[in-house]
Amino acid sequence: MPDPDDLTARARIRQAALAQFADVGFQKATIRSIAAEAGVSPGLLRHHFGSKEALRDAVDAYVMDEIRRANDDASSASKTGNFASSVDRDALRPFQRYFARGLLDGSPTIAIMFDQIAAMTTQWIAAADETRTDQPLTDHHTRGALYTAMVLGIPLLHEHLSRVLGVDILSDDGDRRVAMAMLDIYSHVLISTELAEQARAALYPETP
Amino acid sequence: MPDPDDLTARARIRQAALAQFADVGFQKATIRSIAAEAGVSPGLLRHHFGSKEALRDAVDAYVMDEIRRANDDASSASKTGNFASSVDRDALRPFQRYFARGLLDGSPTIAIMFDQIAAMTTQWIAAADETRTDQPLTDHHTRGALYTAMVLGIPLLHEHLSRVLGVDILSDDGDRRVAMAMLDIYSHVLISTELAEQARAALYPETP
DNA sequence: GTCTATATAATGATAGAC
DNA sequence: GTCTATCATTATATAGAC
Repeated sequence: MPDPDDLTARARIRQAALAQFADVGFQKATIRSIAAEAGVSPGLLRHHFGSKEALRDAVDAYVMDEIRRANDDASSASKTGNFASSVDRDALRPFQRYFARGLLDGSPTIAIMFDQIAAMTTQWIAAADETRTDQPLTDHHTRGALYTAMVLGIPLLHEHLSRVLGVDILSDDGDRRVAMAMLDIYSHVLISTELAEQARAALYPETP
Repeated sequence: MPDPDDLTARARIRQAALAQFADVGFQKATIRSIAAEAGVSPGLLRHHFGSKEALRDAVDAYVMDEIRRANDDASSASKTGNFASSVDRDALRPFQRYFARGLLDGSPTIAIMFDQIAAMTTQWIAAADETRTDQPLTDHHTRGALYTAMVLGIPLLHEHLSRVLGVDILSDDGDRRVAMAMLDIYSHVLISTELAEQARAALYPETP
């Protein structure tokens, strides 16, 4: 990302809003605090964006564009993994937290994107099911949505993860450690199918 | 949970705060809205709890107590799964969202609890590693923390999950469907170890 | 214990000068 | 384009009557 001094005031405001919405959420980020971080007056923020809600819409549109662009750039690349690993992790990292926060702050634009990511994950799981011999306990749809929410839990709780792990998971080192652990998690089971069947029978006694 | 009419005003305020903090977060929940939901005046809320921050502390303590109690009650029960499945799911369900939200709203009490749950999950993963023949890509610690964050992503994004799945995942039916999908996810891999190794080599070329 | 009324501070929105 | 000054609203906090 370019030197803040090189950006127009409008762009600096957008960047500051992006950072604060991601960091503390829409409610807690105030027009004044955003303007202060951007080095401008609250009046100028209003001049450029009109209202706090309109500012959020502008940042949403910007982030969605950037995510889509990073996605397109990498779409022809390796097909090794899912959404999270097939696209350029580094390009998306700055937007992960913003995106995840937006899901909790009630941004309509971002809610739509969640559905799209869940659909992509569902397709990916459907493909993985091809190599399975046993019958899945639920359809692709349910597991796709759940996996999407689970993966998004990581940027959402990055603060606590970083504290527990003793490394900023948004840094290069931390992100690599997370990526490595995700590969291990994706490629290994935690419980045996027998144990899962036992638990299933306990939860759902009717269907043997 | 008992009829709201049977509760003291203090308890009704606590319940209303619990619900609103979980639903809309600490910032967006106002003293007025909480008092209104509890059917009392804002003044009475202050009389009982002193400040909004003190109210949060009180609700935190209450929730932590309830979670611990449910945990203890089930600790002697089946050892089939992890934290999420070994304790009484039904007993914890009302507190899941509150707990997850608190992690984003900066509640210190809840941050400590996250560490404890991560530690429990780490132990659980360490046990699962006993049956593994290959070398894990990361230590128990990293995977335990990640799994904890991932599982908490589900109550955090319950609104979006419910929309995508077409069922309220906090209802009995929805929760059962989620539990079933989790069992499947826990007991099946998404990518082969070969694919994971390929991706690892791409990310970490130095270590063969 | 419970309420009404009010003080104080913070926030989003606005107007107008440069 | 950018700022300062100000308004209107809303939030928390407080005081005191019943």
